[in-house]
Amino acid sequence: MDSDVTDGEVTGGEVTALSIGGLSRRTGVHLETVRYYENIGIMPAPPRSAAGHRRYDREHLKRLTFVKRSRELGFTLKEVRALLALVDGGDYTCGEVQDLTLKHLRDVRDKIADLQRLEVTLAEISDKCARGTIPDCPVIETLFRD
Amino acid sequence: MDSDVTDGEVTGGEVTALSIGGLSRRTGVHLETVRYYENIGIMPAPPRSAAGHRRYDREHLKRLTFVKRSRELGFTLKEVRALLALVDGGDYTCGEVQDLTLKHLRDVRDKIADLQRLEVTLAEISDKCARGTIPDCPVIETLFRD
DNA sequence: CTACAGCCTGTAGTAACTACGGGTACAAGG
DNA sequence: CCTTGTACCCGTAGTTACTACAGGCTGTAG
Repeated sequence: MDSDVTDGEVTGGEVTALSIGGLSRRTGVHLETVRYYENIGIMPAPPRSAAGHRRYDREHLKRLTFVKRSRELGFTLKEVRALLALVDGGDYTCGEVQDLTLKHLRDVRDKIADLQRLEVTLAEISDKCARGTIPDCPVIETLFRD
Repeated sequence: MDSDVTDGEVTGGEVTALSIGGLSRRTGVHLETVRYYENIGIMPAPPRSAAGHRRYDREHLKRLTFVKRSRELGFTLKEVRALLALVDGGDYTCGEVQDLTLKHLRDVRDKIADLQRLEVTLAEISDKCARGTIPDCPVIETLFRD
């Protein structure tokens, strides 16, 4: 049980090689998504076992975790690519990274503002509704009015 | 000028027939989108002119306006379809419509909450940044940490 | 008569995956 | 030794809601 070979783990929780399934389970990223990331160049093509199965190491694990966190923070794959390019280049500055983060923060705030306007409108038209059984509905009226 | 034939308008701003371009301009819905709505059954197939051009009337205009407003309020096309089905059936009750609206309102509120959590996290990690030119970046650290 | 706009159809591209179909590989149980 | 089951392989299609061509016809104004 502490040498889960199918996962590619070897000793004491220390990971030396991971199958795609093992990587998927450790990161919580769908197996198909890992392959997808490889196809579009977000993840590098890992070495293969004799049978052609993908073998991942700690670096892959770190990178995929990075991608997953970034996605959870709402960065698009394009933005993630930009962040990775900075990291891969190795000569990124903190300022460059913060620029991307702040731009994304502005996008998020804009979206929140949009949704809040929507929320108000939806609440308003819904409030007009007397919830009768008659087919006369203020919501529909609002949507249909010229 | 007050009989814009290419738009299919006839007299005094009163619309009797609209080309797809005229409908598009009046509603602000992209011409291709109008055709798309026809393909997927959101808009009915209108009659055609001798040359095969689509001819729309006031009912089409009203329906497309309805669809556009609903979309602007963030209803998905599936939800718009449900609203239209109620209207088309003719026997909808105000309660049914309000149910859809309130469900959508809940979705919007959930999304706002999600984005606000994101906003806080992004602001926090960005604030940690000293904006130096050194390649050591707290944002990247956060994204990479185990 | 010749531009040029407007319309026609159908298909492909966008974002970011997810799901599926059909096939191979390998370990454990009988 | 064989079977069963799981994990993996690849490539393609489906999802949402459009948008953007490509290639061709029509219709009108100058």
